[in-house]
Amino acid sequence: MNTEQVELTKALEMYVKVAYELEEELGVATVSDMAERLGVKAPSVTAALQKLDSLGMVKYRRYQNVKLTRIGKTVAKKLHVRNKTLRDFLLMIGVDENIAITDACEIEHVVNPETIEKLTQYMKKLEE
Amino acid sequence: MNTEQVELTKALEMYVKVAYELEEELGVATVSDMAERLGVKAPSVTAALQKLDSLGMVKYRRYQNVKLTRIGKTVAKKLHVRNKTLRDFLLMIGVDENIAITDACEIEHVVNPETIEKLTQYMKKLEE
DNA sequence: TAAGTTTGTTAGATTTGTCTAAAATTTGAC
DNA sequence: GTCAAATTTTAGACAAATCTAACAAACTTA
Repeated sequence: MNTEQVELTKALEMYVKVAYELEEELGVATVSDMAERLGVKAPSVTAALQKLDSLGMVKYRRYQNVKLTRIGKTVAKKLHVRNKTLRDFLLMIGVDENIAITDACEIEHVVNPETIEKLTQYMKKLEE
Repeated sequence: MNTEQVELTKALEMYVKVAYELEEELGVATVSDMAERLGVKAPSVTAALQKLDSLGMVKYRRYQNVKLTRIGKTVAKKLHVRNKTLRDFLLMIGVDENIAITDACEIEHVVNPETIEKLTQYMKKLEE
């Protein structure tokens, strides 16, 4: 079961993540909400959604709401896990909350899965 | 004394860093050595050096060796400090060496200075 | 020192991600 | 149900970073 052989760019990963967050929070992800969250203009969102549709990450038809596919959701969840792990760690070592949030959001796209794994284990060990 | 108001892209930062490393290791940074280290072709290096020259990061004249400016060296050193801090931490929590190297190299371009600061303090505290 | 080799540059194309302006579609108020 | 407003899409431009192919300069060596 190949759940994800497609390699997304950092930018596209952000679109997937935000689409997921909006679906969770508001039930639906609109182009304008996505644009606002990402700090881009609407046409950028449209372009990204077209690309993500062609990659099988979302189901997208013009003028209609976005729906993440199973694979898209997997990607979004992976990013969320990474983000939480990184953010928790950064807060633990005393990084300011806003910086922890932005840094976690940057690092989540470039870090190796093994590193997240090891960081998780490390945090767990510290709790004992 | 404004040492660095210019914001370099991640790609340009890598060129500065590699130019510095080659200057340190071999005394001089050539286009072909830089290309090899960065895994790009020579024309990409030429283009980057022209850009970096216009930004005051290197002194570059066609067909001649590159020389980092004072500001360029400052940028390179900043990256080295970040890289070492990150790499040491990743190795400490048990990340495989090759992954630690590549992850540190990615993270160094996106992380906030305060985070590096806090990570340094954290590592120091652990030593006690 | 002239020829051939190596190294570096220029020219031009491609991809990604963004923008603005204008057109299309949908929504909602009457 | 129509029309104005809001939303979304399309079209077209631009910047960054890369590539290949072709050209130019510098080096080497006989």
